[in-house]
Amino acid sequence: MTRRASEPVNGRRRSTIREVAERAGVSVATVSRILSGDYPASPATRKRVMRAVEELDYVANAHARALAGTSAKSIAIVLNSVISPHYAHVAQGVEAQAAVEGRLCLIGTTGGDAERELAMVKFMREQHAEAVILVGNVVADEKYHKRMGQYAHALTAIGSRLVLCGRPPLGPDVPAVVVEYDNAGGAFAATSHLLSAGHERILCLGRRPGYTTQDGRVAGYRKALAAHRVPHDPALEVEGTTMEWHEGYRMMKERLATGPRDFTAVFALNDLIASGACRALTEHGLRVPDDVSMVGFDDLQPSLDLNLTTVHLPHEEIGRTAVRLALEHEARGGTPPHVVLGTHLVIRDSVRPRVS
Amino acid sequence: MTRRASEPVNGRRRSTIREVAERAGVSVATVSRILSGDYPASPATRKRVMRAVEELDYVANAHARALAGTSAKSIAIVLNSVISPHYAHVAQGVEAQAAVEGRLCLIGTTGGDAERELAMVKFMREQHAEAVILVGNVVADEKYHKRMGQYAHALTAIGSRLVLCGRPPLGPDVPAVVVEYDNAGGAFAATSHLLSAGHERILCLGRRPGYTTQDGRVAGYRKALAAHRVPHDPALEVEGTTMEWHEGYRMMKERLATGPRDFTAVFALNDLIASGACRALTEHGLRVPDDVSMVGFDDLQPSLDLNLTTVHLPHEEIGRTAVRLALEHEARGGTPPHVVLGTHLVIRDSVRPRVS
DNA sequence: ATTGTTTCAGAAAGCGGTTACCGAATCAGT
DNA sequence: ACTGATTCGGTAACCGCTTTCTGAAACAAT
Repeated sequence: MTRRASEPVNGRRRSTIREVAERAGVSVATVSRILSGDYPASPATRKRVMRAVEELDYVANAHARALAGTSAKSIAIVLNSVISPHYAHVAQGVEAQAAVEGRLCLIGTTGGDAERELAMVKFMREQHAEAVILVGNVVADEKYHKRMGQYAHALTAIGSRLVLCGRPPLGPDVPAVVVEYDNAGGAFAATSHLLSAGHERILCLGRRPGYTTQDGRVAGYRKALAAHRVPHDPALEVEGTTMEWHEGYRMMKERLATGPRDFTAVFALNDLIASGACRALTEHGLRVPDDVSMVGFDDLQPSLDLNLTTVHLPHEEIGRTAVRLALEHEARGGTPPHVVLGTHLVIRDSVRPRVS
Repeated sequence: MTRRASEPVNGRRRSTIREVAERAGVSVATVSRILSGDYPASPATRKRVMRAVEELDYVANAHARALAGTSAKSIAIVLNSVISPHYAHVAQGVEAQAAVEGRLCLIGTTGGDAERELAMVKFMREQHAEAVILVGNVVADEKYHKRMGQYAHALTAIGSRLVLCGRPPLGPDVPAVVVEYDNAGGAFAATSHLLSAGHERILCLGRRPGYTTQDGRVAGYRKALAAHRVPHDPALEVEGTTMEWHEGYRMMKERLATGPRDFTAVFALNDLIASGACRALTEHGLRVPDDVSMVGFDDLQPSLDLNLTTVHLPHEEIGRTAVRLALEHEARGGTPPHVVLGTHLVIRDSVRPRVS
């Protein structure tokens, strides 16, 4: 039978190991052995092979190599988007740890779409990723849970791992490593900090119900109020649609325009919202922290720019831990670990004692 | 001969197409055809195959598929780090356009190390990436240039493309698509804006000599001074070691402590430096923009947080353009295109007319 | 009933590597 | 000089999939 050329690229075909062998006057086995690792070849042979490789500009075909049995292991990371700083930092952590462990890193984004996330996991599975790390929340329905559960089992069956970062487990019988961080604790600390400064009317800004991350933060907020015996007023919990700057701006703008201005402090569910809210306040002639105290969440760029007291998240450590646990667990087997990383308050200068 | 199992994973082996075929009672050819695309199989056969796939939880081996001839094309992006917002946005653009073109996206980071960059390009070549997109500056020596030039030629030979984003061409005879953006023009606009507001003593903050990106910005700054017939004072050009917030803070702190406070405006070479400088100014009791005017560069988060006038860079468009040009050029051949994308000033509220 | 078309499915040849197995040549030991 | 241990390098069997070529049914047409 006649086969088409390996790939109908417009240029030349890439050279193969057979061509190298021919040019060097040795067998393919010798070339393969010399190229991969330390094989006791005679210096003359080695030189000839290397020269042939050089001249033909030979590069091994990673697919063939993988198929034949030895390929660089890779770990996959699937996230919402790379432009979100939190995800980017997690990705950075994954990359760093993957490099330490001698693994390569595949990355894919979903845009927050559950369907695309499933597709990415399937793809990463085809790519033989040793671990598939899912980062961040998605809005998930029944079918999604079922499919993802299947994937988790399937990955486990072939010795890979599914890792969930910053999201709750899929279920008690779904084998997945889980790396969470303490949203509730962070929110508790943030809110307590405001309460200790004498603030009682604290606006909680930006919750989107159904997102576990934010649910945790709101829960911490409420718990802190309860602990300080401050009545919880649902009217102080403002719901948003996204977690972005403009939404923070919009929410605060609207609140100042229509709602009562009866709050003295703001707990924003992330730094972007905090920053947007700050701008809205400024435009209203209210200064932070002189007139209104503000606490953010995430400890990312906005809190640095605005000198905001905020909740520090171990972004990179989440990624590093995910890789470490996945690889450890792969080696050991057993019940997948579930860790919750700590968060802590970073005090800068956006909170003042309430003047009464 | 006896072969080891495909992979000695601790779990089961992953099932192969042969097992599916056996279970479904058909040949591997039939399974392959049914799974990939529209093959006129009888409904009964199709059903049997699908059931077998389901039951065995079969997932095709991407490597084998690639080796046999049909694989999803992928484009590779190699950058300094994903936590740098500029790079992240470029990566986002690449991803977006790659998705549009039906390509997958491989990503690798270098940490700014030229050696690692070379290694990544080699790796991506092994992975059969259709295009390898290099983003951002590296400090490069002779050898680096030589090697990278070879890679460019090698990639071209097999119908792939090397793409350089935000960095100058490697040389006149090195085939690489180049997507730059107008650093000098942006800096010219930014500086002119300050000059028009009456500022003449403009601090230029954060240059690292040898980095082409920043050289371009400094050139624009000087050109604007010349155009306005304002004498250029080298003492106003402050050199830094990194392009980060802390360095901006440090530089301004130092300047205020030791240098003459004879400037009325600052042109920061990026937003992070601008933000750090703002903080230092604030700590010195100087307000932006009331006491000192400030212009940044990049139009990223810090300028949003601080309401900074800044130079907008088409971050995502750089990425999209890179992919588009690489693919177009691949189809057409010929001399690789070299485009320079425009930048423009975004006027917010960090510049005030000089009070004299 | 026989022949000409379709339709559907199988056999087998690769894709480009790796590596188990084996043979030839080189070296040392007596 | 002859044998046994090394050293080097070749032969060929896979890895798991795609696809060409080919053939057997199934159907329509004469």
